[in-house]
Amino acid sequence: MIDKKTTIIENAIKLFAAKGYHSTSIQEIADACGIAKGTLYNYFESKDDVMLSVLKYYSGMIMAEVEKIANDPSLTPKEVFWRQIHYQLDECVKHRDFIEMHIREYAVPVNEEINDFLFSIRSYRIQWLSNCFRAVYGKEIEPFVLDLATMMNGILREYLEYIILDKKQFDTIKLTKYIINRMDNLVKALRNSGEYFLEHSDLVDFLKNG
Amino acid sequence: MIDKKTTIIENAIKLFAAKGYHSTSIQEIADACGIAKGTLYNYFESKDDVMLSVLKYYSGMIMAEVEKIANDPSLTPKEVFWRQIHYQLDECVKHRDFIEMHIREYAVPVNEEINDFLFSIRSYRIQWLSNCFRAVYGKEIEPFVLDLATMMNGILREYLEYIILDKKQFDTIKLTKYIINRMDNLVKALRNSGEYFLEHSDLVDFLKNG
Amino acid sequence: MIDKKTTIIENAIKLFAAKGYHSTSIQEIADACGIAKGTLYNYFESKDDVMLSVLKYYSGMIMAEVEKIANDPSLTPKEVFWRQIHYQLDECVKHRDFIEMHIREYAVPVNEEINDFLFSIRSYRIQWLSNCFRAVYGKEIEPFVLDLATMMNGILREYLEYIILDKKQFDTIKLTKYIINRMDNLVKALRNSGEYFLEHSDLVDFLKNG
Amino acid sequence: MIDKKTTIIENAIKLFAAKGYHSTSIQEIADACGIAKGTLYNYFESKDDVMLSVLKYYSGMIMAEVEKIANDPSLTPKEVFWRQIHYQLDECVKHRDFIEMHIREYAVPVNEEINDFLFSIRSYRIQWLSNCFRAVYGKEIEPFVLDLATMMNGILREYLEYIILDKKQFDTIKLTKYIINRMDNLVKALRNSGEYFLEHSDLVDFLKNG
DNA sequence: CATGAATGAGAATTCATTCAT
DNA sequence: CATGAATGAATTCTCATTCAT
Repeated sequence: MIDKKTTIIENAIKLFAAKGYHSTSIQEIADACGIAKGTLYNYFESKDDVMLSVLKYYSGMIMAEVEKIANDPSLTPKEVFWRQIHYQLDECVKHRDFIEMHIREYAVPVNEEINDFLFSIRSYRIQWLSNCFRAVYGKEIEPFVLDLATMMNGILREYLEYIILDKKQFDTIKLTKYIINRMDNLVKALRNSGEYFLEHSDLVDFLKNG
Repeated sequence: MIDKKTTIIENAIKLFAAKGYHSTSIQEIADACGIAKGTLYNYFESKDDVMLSVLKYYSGMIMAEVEKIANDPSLTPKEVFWRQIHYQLDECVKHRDFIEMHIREYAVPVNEEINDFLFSIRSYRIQWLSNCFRAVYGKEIEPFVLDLATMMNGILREYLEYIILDKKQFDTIKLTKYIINRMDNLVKALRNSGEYFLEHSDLVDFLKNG
Repeated sequence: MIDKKTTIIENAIKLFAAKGYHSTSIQEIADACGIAKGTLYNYFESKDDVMLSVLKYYSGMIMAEVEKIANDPSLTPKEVFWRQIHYQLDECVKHRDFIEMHIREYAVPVNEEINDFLFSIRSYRIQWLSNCFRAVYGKEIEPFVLDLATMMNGILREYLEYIILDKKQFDTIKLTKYIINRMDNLVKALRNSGEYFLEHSDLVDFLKNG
Repeated sequence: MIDKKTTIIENAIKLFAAKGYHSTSIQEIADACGIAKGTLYNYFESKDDVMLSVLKYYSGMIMAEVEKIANDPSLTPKEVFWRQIHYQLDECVKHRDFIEMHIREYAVPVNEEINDFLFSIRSYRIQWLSNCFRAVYGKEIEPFVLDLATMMNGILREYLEYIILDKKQFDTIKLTKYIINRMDNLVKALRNSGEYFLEHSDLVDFLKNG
């Protein structure tokens, strides 16, 4: 039961990643799993439900690990930050499919429920990154937290795309260090200049769902 | 003739932006243009061809403007950079549709030709940003150029998504300044530390298509 | 065994009445009975078999009661007639479901066997009503018996539909009296005029199955 | 355009009559018309829409004729009544299919819109028959009008079923006379006894939609 | 006997594309 | 050039029935 759901999710992900949601048929997913079309409908209500389950499955997995690292008392905030980022980049090797699918389907509107869920993932990421910055750099960077989280998110996504879409093999440890060092640079510079762009009120709608 | 092609492209973009490529039918595009379905096929070979033309039309428009600014002899390199970035952010107001479509369909594989074209747009952007950095900051930042372009691209996209997907109205002048200042910070920091991540050889396949 | 068959039949009837045969799934019937889908197939060969059994079960029940009344030696023919009609109308309260299903699925062809059975029920009703008329009004109304049975059947069905489909609550005693009085009127009038429409030979095919 | 819609409706009716709505597939209707499945969807929105159109087409036809007869100034009320009834019975020969389908699908719930339409047809018939009685027998039969219309409707349907389901060929002129004579009998008897069963208030919900 | 997962034929519906007018 | 009716392959989803446990 649970095994089969997982099998279906993992096969669906591969296909969604390779061909996109709309170009993947239920028949193809079933074929990939070696089951009949009807069987798939014993486990999922609809194709949209498969998509939503795929999103929940992988993002749940990643969130769980991220939180596990966060709650490890033996780590300093900076180490937590470092490990979380590295974990995420590293997962690209194992879950390349999911990330690829995520990139491909990012913001492709399927249905309301899926849209809301994608929205909540984006929101969760910004919140999570914001909390990392607070923990690592202290309260005085509060005014810059939203910009920092936003810029870091963009930078991570951009490098991820090289890894995924161009099938490059990068040294994730080195990349983690590189990106965190850049954030260090930006934190220092922002402290000096006091500049910020995003106000908390700008994202109030956005973040309240996170 | 050309007028009708343009009409079709502009209507198609609106629909692709609002509903995504797969969820927009030829019939809807024709209806939006006030023409018959069959007429559309006098101007475009297929639905994929409409998509490709849309991509070419808008990216051509943006490239043309970017190059026009670049070739204005009265501007310093920094002014050129500033204006190009501001122009792109500003176009969101006018061409929100295209950008939204671009975000939505980014990397959604439709067919080989469209994939290749999307690839070449990404490549062009990295090349263009790289050249900006070279022009503004001089030859000595050559080792950092690819990372800078990559990071800046990610940051731009991330802020764009707030503007587009969450329908925020931001002050684009202020945002342009903010982002360019951040790049200044990073350039200075990289010069000091000498760190870089991307090697030119990493992107050789990628860039040769640009 | 017999208990479970009955449970299934009674639940099936409710669903067929509410939603119609084709819109009721085996799963729904099983759910309503609190049993597994497979279990149902230990008691019935197919969905059609459930339908046929439903028809046989209820028409058997009604016929049994009608005959019980008929064979009560303490009643005059007119009393028998009156009680049978009243019983049938009254059963609407208790077996509204069956009647409703009967109205809904009346003459909806499912398969040959069910068709034949529905045919035989109709035939049985005409025969039964004919015999009532013979018993109550004597041999001299023989020429009018088929028309009387036909008209009475139509009138009963029409009033029944008000009760069932429009969810009206009527006084069945009053209605029974009213209808039988009308048949009295018609019998008297037909005796005077000698008019008849149906010949026994018209219905010979029809009645031989009854 | 109109021709093709009519062709589809007429073929659909034959199939619905022979096999019932649920057992007739869109493919079969298309095949019967010698067109492709997709073509059918250029004329009708859905299978339900075909059904609704069928009902509207034929009931519109019958109503039109009934009203044409009603408005013929050269006819006495009794002649109008007579001709309308005869017309309806006679149409069975030509539109046997529709009547058969009507009998089969009578009260089979398909969707809300179709249900409402069937309801309105029933209502229309009762209203029409009531008006006939008023016109033919005068104001003093007002108290009996609803019962008379109900009984007549039941009687007509019952004889119609012989004609249709049992494929009998009856003399419709003779049947019309026979039934109208019976109504004469009932009118006379009711006038004497003063009995009535249905109150106008019983049918107020029912009739207001007619 | 009971179960319920697996099946797969079949249904309604959509839509890019063609082509005769 | 413009049209829009016709097409039919493809897609999602349903459900009666089977059968291994």
